[in-house]
Amino acid sequence: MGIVAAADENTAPRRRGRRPGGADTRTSLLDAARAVFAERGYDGATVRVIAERAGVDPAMVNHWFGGKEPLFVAALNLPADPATILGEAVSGDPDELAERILCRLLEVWDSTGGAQFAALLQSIATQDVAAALLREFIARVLVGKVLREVAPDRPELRATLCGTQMFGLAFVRYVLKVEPLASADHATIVSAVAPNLQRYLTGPLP
Amino acid sequence: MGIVAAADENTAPRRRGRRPGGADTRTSLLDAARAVFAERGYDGATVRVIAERAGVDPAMVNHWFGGKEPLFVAALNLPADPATILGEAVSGDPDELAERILCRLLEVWDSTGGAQFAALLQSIATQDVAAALLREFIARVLVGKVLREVAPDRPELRATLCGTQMFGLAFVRYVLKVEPLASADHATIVSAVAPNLQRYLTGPLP
DNA sequence: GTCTATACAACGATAGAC
DNA sequence: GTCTATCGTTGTATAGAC
Repeated sequence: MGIVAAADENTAPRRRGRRPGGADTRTSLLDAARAVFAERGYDGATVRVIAERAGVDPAMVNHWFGGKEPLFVAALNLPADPATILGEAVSGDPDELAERILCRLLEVWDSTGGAQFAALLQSIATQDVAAALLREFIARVLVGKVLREVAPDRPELRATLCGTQMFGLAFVRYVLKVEPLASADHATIVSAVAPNLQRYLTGPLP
Repeated sequence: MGIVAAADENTAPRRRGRRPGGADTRTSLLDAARAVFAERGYDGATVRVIAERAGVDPAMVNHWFGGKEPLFVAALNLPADPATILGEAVSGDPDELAERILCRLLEVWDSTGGAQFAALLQSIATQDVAAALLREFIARVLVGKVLREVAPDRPELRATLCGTQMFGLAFVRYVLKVEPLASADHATIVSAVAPNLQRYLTGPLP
C-alpha cells in the first residue's frame, strides 16, 4: 500500500509524477469543488481546501481547469458556460444588452433541448449543493461580469432581478413546456422579454 | 332486497350510505385527480373518470370540493389558492393590476417561508405529474381568470410570460435565497418587478 | 334519535355525427 | 338541422357513525 501519502504535514513525501492510473483527478476535483463551494461560498472556498478534499495537489486546479473561477463554472455544470456568453454580450451598445444576452442564451438552451436544464433543476431541488452553487453564480458571475460594468447603481439587486427573469423563462419554456412559449421562435421571445430584462439591467429602479 | 334496480344490467348495486370507516374518499379523489389531470390535462380529465379511478361516485367531487375546478386547484396543493388571489386582484385599476398581484403573492409566500414552494419544486423536478399540473395551472387559471378579462390580445402568450416572471421571482427569493432579493422588503420588490409584470399583462407586445 | 358520507338518477349544456 | 353521446352538476334517498 502506501502509494498516496496523506495530504497534511507530517507525512512521507508525496509521490511525484503521474498517478498510477484510474484515479480521475478531474472528477475528484469537481466533486470536491461542488462540496466546498456549497459549504463556504465562492470566497470562503480556497483552492487549497478543495484540492486537499480531492486528495490532489492544488496545482491540478490550474492544470485541469485553468483557475479557480473556471473550476467554479465547471462545477456548476450548466448547459454552456454562462460566463463567456455574458462576457461576449457586454461589448456593444448597452441599450441592446438584454437583446444580445437573450439571443445567445436561447441558442445555447435550444441546442440541448433543455434536457440539461431539467437535470440541473432536479439536483437543485434534491441537494442543497446545487442551489448554493447557483446562488453563487448569480451573485458572482452575473454581478461581477455584467452588472458592474453596465450599471453601477445597485448591481446586486439588478443581478438578482435579471436572475428571476432568466431562470423563470428557462423553466417555463424548457421544463414546464407551457405553450405558446415552449414552441415560440427566438424573435418572438426576444422582443417580448428583452425590454423587461433591459429594464432590470439599465432601467430606472426605485 | 330489491330496493333499487341495478344501474347497469348485471351488477349488484353498490352499497349506499356512509362507508364503514377509514376509507378516505377525499384523499382518494385527490390522488386520482393528480394522476388523471397529469395524464390527460384539465379538459381531457373528466370528473367521471377521476371518480371511477378513486372508486367513488362522481357526485363526491362536488360534495368534497365543490366542483371540478376547485378539485384541480386542491390537487395542485399550492401555498394558498392562486385562483382566488388572482380573482380578487382583477377588480380595480387595470394599470395597477401587477402591483396588486405582487403584493398579495408576496404576503402569501412570505407567510409560509417558501417551504411549501420548495416542496412543490421538488415534486416538479422528480415527477412529471406536478409539472403537468403546474402547466395546466398557468394555461388555465392564469389565462382564464386574469388575462382574458384584461388583455384580449394574445392572452396565452401574456400568461406564460407572466408565469416566467412570477415563478422566477419565487424561485430566486424563496428557494435559492439570493441576496439582496431574499431579504428585500415587499415595497422594494413590488416597485422593482411590478412594472415588468404590468408590461406582460397590458403593455405592448411584438 | 341526529348527522353526514354516500349512491343513484336526472337535468341543462355542449360538441360531434349524420 | 336533428340526434346522440357525454360532460359537469344538482337533488334526493339511504345507510352507517355518533
